[in-house]
Amino acid sequence: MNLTIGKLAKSCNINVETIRYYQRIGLMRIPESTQSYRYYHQQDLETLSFIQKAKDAGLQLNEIKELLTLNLEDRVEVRHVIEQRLNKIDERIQELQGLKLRLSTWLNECKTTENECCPILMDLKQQASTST
Amino acid sequence: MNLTIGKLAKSCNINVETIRYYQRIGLMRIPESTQSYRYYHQQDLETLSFIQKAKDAGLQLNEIKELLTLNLEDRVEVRHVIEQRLNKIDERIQELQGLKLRLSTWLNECKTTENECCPILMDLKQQASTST
DNA sequence: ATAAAGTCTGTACCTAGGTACAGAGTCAAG
DNA sequence: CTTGACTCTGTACCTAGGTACAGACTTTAT
Repeated sequence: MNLTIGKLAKSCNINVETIRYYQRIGLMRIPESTQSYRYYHQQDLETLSFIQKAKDAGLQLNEIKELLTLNLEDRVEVRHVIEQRLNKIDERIQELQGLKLRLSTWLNECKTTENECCPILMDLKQQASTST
Repeated sequence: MNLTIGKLAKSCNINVETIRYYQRIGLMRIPESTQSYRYYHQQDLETLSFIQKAKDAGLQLNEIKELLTLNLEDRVEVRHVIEQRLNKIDERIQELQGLKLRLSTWLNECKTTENECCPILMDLKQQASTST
């Protein structure tokens, strides 16, 4: 297999510029070449496919970079990367659920109040210190 | 009340540069002045406080900008802004829970398999098309 | 042999929400 | 009246993950 960057991109359904970006950040190798065009092989296709799957699973590029350095026996390290991401995701879900609660409480207040004025804006406009 | 930007910033516990940024994006007015320093009043303090509370509730700056143009009677419009944000938050929570499920399934597989090799990496390295 | 299509290099731009800093001018305290 | 602290303007930089494009060069198809 001998692909130019455009063919590699097409075969993974990805933008050429994205591949170059991955190379810039050290996620993919830049194949050496004696000619002026570079040629990509099975190995590069595998790396790119790895990256796409991992991204799809919600991993970030720096985490994927770490995974790419690990071997099939490094199970603890692999799990560590995944666990870290899982923790971050959990934290974020917690945060978002907090926000959700606040906003939906506001909405309910607004729907049930008998006041003419929007209680949400009232709340936001309320000054903590009303001294001039 | 007559505050320079530094005093305004301090009184809201915010960075001067952040206020300037809010001015740049049209979230806060730039008070006109005949002198070369600008002076801020109660109104500006209220706006800044509004922004901070709304940000705290998870609203984004463009949404806050919209809210700032609304009046206490515009209840439908206010609710609309909040509902939109709530929808976005819900979508994001769904996405994150999907990722969470995928990653924790992987982790469980890895912890329970009898295989020597890391099933996570096996999965990621698996080629869809293995033809050379 | 030539034109079209592709590649390489370098750089700028995008979102969102800021942060930082240089250089010039201004204000206030001692 | 000087000095230090502050302000104003403009611009660059940061994260994360790309996208886009110009200009020079190469390869391929006809």
